[in-house]
Amino acid sequence: MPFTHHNGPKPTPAQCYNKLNAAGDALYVIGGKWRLRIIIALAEGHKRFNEIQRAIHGISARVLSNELKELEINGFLIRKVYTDFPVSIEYELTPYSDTLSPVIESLISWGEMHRQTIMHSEKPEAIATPVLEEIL
Amino acid sequence: MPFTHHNGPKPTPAQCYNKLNAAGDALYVIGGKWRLRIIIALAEGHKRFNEIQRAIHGISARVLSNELKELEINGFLIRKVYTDFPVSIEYELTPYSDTLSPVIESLISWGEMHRQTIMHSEKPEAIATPVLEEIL
DNA sequence: CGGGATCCCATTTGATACTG
DNA sequence: CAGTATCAAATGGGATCCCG
Repeated sequence: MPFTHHNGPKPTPAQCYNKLNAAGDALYVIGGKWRLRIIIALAEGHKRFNEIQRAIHGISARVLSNELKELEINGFLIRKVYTDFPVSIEYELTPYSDTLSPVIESLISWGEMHRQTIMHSEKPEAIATPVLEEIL
Repeated sequence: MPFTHHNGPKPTPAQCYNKLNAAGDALYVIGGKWRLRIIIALAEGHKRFNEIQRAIHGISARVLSNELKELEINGFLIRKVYTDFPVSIEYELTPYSDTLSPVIESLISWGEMHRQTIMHSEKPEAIATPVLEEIL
C-alpha cells in the first residue's frame, strides 16, 4: 500500500493512528541526530571509539559515549573488550541492527536524491544542509 | 546492495563516507522529533492546524508552528488559506513529499516489527517507548 | 481558530580538563 | 586510547497572554 494520498488509496484515520504510533516507536529508538549515523558508520565493520568519532563529523566524545550506551542497551551493537596489550575496545553491530537495513537504505537513497534535487534548484543555499554547505 | 556486513559485501570506507553524507542530508531535513510524524499525519489528507496538533500526541502549538514553517520552506507541504467565512487554513502534502514514501513505509514497518519484538521479550519495560508504555 | 510574542525553566551540549 | 567530571552556554520547549 502506498503511503500518501497522492498515489494510492487514502488511509483511514485508524490506520493513520497506528502508523503514527509505529513511526513514533521507531523514531524514539533510532531517532535523534546521531544514532542512525553511528549505525551507518559501523556498518562497514567494527570500529573503536575514536574511529567512530572521526567518522562522524561533529560529535563530541561525551555525546558519542552516551549514544553508544543507549544503542547497546537497545541491542543494536555490542561493546567488545580485547584484553590483549594494549587493551582495545571495539564496537560492532548486532544481527538485530540488520533489521534496520530497509530504513537506512531508503534514507540514504532519499538523501542522495534530495541532494541532486536541491543542487539543481535555483536557490540551493536556501535549503542546504550542513553537509551540502561544504560543497556549495 | 545490502547494508551491513552481516548479509552482504562489506562497503568500502569511501562508500561509507558517502552514505554517511547522504544520511546526514536526509536526517537534517526530515530528522528531529516531529517532522516525519507531521508528514505521516498529513498523509491521510489535508488537515487544519488544530487537527494536526490533536493527531500528534504531545506537540505544542509553538513547536508545531515552527515545524510547519520549516516543512513548507523545504517543499514538503503547502499552506492553503480558504477565504470563506470563517477563514480556514489547511496544510497538505506536496507531490515532493511522496518521495519520502519508501523512507516512511520502512520506518513504519520497522516500528511495528520492533514493537512485537520487545513486547515478546523478557523485559519489555527496559526498552519500552512512550507509546508502548501506554500499553504495558 | 491559527497562530505570534514573551517569559522562564529544564535539558542538552560543547569545551576543557582529567583519569585508568 | 577510552572514556568521565565539571562547568558554562545554548537550545528546546512549556505556559501564558495576546491578537486578527
